[in-house]
Amino acid sequence: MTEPNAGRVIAVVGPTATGKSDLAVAIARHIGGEIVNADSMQLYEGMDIGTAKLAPSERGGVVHHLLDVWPITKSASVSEYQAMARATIADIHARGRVPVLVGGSGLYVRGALDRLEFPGESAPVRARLYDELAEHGPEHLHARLAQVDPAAAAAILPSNGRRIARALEVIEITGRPFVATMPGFESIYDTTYLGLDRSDLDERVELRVHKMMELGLLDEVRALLPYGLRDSPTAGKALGYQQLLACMDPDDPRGAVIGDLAEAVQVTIRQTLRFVRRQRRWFRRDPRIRWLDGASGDLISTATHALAHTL
RNA sequence: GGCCAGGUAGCUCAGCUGGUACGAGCGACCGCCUGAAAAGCGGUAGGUCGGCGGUUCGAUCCCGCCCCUGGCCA
Repeated sequence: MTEPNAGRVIAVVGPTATGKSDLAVAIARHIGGEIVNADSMQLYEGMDIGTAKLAPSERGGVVHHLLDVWPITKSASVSEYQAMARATIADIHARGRVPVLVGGSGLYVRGALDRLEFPGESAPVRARLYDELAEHGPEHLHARLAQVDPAAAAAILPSNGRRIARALEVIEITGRPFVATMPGFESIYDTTYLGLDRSDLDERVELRVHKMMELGLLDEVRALLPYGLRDSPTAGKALGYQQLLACMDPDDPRGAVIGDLAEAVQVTIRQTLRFVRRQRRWFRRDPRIRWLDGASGDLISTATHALAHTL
């Protein structure tokens, strides 16, 4: 490795509910590592049950970084996450330990580890573009994008208002074209990617959502109400939270349930299954990932063997 | 047992009182994704129109019988 900050990193990725967190802890204990969270929703403080965040008692004595670092009112930002993740990784390396990055948020994983730089942002510019988007529709902005940046326009569908607005925002504040295609799979670290999946995931997701309800997800949502969960730009859209919010009385600060709770649970299960498929599609494109069967009895030894081979 | 409504894509339903199902939403599958990514956008595949028979040049839409579902009356 020729990078000045090159160093070993283990990444544990894959769809939700496969057991990534536990595997990461096992790996960290085995190699003397520290965990770095790469789950966009576990970054939020107070969202514990619904994000399946490992409780301190479940962390096996391993140091965990980047959990509970954002208030739920904060709009998520990959670029801010990238900065935090890289600083954390550098710090762990400086202490002579191995960072174990765990999470199912594909873009966050790439943002932390891959050669990917996010251009700046401008809230006023974005606000103006969104106003324009609401008024004239995405095709109108797409036509403009086609004039200033034909390549970007060709890569972004005319119906995708959000990406078009983002592209125009970047062009406006940087004066340079918008890079609308993801770069190749190149990590800035000496990274080993382990992917975790399992064939019984559907049943597992269903059980897990019911389990979350038993553990008090509804109370967790209620507790976050006074902190602005309902109006939060990102946190309120998290799986489970979004559905429970939808069946609660928006005017009742205690969060009285007015809709069908059982229905909300079913929708959460369905949406989570869909999320699993989207995660699989995202991660399977990455040729660096070595896939492991989460249901395998000797998962941990398989994983540590895989790591030994890449040392 | 009688009456009414209904049986159309995996699910929920549209379908101009006969002329090749225009279907829609959701789901599934596939793809895209550079500061909201548990978000956003797109593409594709699914239908013997409950069954059998009849009328008709032709029936998802007309007639008869049968099966199933929901409701009402006995």
